[in-house]
Amino acid sequence: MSRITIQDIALLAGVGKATVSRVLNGSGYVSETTRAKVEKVIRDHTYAPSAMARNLSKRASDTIGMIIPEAANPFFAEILKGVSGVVDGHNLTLLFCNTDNTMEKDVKSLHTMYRQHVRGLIYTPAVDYGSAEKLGAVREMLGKLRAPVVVLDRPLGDMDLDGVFSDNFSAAYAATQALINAGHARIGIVAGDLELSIGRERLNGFLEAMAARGLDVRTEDILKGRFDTSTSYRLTQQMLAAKSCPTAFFAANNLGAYGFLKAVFEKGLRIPEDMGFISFDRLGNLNDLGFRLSYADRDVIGMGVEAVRLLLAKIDDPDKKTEHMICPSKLTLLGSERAYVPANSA
Amino acid sequence: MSRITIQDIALLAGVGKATVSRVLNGSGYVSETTRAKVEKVIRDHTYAPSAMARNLSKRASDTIGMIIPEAANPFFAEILKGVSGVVDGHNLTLLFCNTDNTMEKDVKSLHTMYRQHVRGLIYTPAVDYGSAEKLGAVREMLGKLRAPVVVLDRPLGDMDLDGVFSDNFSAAYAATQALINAGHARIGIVAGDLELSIGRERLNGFLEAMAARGLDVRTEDILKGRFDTSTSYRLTQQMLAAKSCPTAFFAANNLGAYGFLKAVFEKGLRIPEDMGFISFDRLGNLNDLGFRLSYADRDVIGMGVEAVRLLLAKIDDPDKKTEHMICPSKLTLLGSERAYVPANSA
DNA sequence: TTGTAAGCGTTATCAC
DNA sequence: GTGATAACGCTTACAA
Repeated sequence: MSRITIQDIALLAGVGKATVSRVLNGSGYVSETTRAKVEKVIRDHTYAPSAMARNLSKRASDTIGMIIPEAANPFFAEILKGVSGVVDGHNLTLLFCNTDNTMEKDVKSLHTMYRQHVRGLIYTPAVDYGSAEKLGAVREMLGKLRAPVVVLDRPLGDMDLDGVFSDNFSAAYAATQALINAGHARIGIVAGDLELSIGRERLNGFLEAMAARGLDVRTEDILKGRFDTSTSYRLTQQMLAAKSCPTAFFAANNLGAYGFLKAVFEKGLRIPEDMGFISFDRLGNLNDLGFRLSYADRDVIGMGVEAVRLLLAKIDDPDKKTEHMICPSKLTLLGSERAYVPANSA
Repeated sequence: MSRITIQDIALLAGVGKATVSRVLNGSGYVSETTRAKVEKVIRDHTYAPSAMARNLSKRASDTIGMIIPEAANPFFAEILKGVSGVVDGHNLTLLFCNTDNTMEKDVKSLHTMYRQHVRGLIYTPAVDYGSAEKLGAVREMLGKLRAPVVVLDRPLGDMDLDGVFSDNFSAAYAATQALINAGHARIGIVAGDLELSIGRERLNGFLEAMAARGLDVRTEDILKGRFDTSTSYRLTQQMLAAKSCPTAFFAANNLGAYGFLKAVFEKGLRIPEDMGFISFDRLGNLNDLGFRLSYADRDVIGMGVEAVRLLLAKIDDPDKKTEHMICPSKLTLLGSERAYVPANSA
């Protein structure tokens, strides 16, 4: 006893399968009486047309692809929530791939999306391809897709694609400025992966904010992390072991900030009494727990939602000109930026 | 210029499409020379067969479905990571649905999975259907699927399905026991949603551990939360406002624990000096930040991995008898369980 | 208003 | 070894 098909429904209802199809799709003419008859049979058997067959026939799938680099990162988990909500609000289906930040899985995922004929793709590249050799492969797959692509969070070379990004530079700039305004003069940064443009943009925002106020940044005060917790932790430990160190830090992302704070707290230092601090992105639960950690953050779920919107609009109208949305970050100062050093007071 | 098909490849290689298909699938005989020829054409054009057509033809998709209730919950984000890794390690594809803990979306997701012909499904029910009317609909959809289903984390009625669960009862029991051993006598619980069996099991573990030591539990010391942060926060605030309250609490899940801690810290109480504490599941970053919060936790990513394993095994051998994996929790005591009250010392 | 029939891009069963 | 050809379950002209 195999799966029930449109043919079965047609037989049961005593009509042709074209008619059933018309009822299913609300297309073409069909009399009220036959429509009712067919609908009853469909309901009685909880029949649902095979997406495989339907898509093949229509030469267009009802699937949206999503490729993200770190499924377990709270940032991407929220993005996923946003994307998923809109996608199935439109009776589309979501194909999910996690690339663990590796180029191989990234390219492989793109192949998967191609095989599956996704109708559109939301894509956060695992790495910054720059002009890397592999960029060719990515460009080719993306081209073959023949489906709209929205790049999310991390830009992809020079391709003319829709995108949703953050104002990394200005958020970092504003955060740094806040630290300076609070009275800090020697400030460090827990930088993220500088191979990624978002990492470089945040570093640049920091550097320029410092330069704008005539403040020097020592090389050793730039902790070159990788957007993860453990690297930042290690680097921070080393930094704290040095004879002297900054009186405040800007952490360029959530995970990196956790590593930094761990090392700081382990050392017995307090924030902000011993160390000023602002992070990029809100440190989820910490601020719920009575910490007063300042941060610059963006509407993450909203970024996901916006990405799908852009995608659906492009699917709707393939000639729509490409858009780049830059989600603004908002600086929230809760006190952790304060300076207690005997410096030029505010 | 449309998408390149097996037909095109056949023409280009000067062979029939059956031959190309054989090369593609490594099935049947095909001479070394033609194989080489065909493979070259395939490579030159980075051809990949259409999953839609292939699945339709084989009457079996290469898609695994996954339905989870809270995409943004770190617990499920990790599960997803585990599942996703194994799934695409097997060249399968992952169809993702988030149900936001609502029954409607849950049932709707099941329909989606059916339409998409998923080869197998990993399913965390949004609600405890119990004997609810809707259980019929779920049972029916699951039956129609004709694909193996692995239930994850939350059991589903009496259906004979593979499952991966946690030892909720004994983890709660052990955690409570630890609190008692540390010298606490009046202990409360931040319970989760008692409509969910995992919520009830954890509460029961707590209650029995108390009973086993002859300790009473006052009704008002059972905070009936909903596994979320805000409800627990509110309930804890109310509780702390009362004339007297427990000297220690067991929090039945991660989100609920955050709400509890927030209220406790806001009140200016310290852990463990003023309040003993153990949670179910590790409070991610907190313990990385110098907190010493005791917890009972499980290998979450491992649960996801195990679920796919079970699923693939069943897909491989549909007659395999159903298995229920119970992932053991490990109790880790870091000091937050200690009692400072002038009670019967350990 | 409805049914017939020709695809959609594969796989699989045949003959050759 | 290989190539026609009939499915697979649907949609969509085109007839009727």
